[in-house]
Amino acid sequence: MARRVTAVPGAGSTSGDGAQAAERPGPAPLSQARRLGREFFARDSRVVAVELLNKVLVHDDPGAGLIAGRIVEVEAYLGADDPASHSYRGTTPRTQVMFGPAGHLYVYFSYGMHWCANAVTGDDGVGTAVLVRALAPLEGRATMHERRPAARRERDLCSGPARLTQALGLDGRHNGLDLCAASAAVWIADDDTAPPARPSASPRIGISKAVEHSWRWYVSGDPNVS
DNA sequence: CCGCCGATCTTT
DNA sequence: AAGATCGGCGGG
Repeated sequence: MARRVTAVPGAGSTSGDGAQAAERPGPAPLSQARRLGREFFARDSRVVAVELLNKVLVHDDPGAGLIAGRIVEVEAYLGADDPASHSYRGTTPRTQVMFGPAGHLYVYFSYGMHWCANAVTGDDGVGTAVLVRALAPLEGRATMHERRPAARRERDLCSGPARLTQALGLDGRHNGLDLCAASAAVWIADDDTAPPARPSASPRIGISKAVEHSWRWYVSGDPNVS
């Protein structure tokens, strides 16, 4: 049977499973995980994408508490040379954040009803980012289920770019947020879980241009991959 | 499990 | 007119 990781003090109405593991290998508790710094993001989006696998996306949601999931699927987007990227045609009101400094959150409105979240990467002014496409739920499952009544199984909570923003409570208010600022309510944490040694790759999902590039990566076998 | 399609609105 | 999507529905 699957063992849950419930480790965060403070907020909340987590369901009590009284078991307390004395010693076990595996990820450090979320309370000890380190917020990724600017230098992590300020590299080629394809490198950052792969290294984001198995990191933890966290939202310290006012009112709802900590909600978090392990990143299991990502896509890299480039700039002027990537026709599938929002930044392909240069700076616009929508893509302004993408062209800003690395380590900020680019949240865009999709298909008239969904929000999707990216981490801005690379050098300032280049317009590259990594789309987070799926998470393995780690913390705040009860809140995730409340926010996503359509998800009947746990693997439907965060298995898609717009599903995970719903589950974590991310939307346009978070566009431009600095993931690296110590005071920011959203961050990406390293809990000492390494990226997969051999991540799977494929073309990006839902695009019709630049389909020749395999710039989607995921943790093979993870049930939360979209 | 898979494919189809409508929702809904921003951007081109 | 298309889009970095999702969920409901029908069929296998």
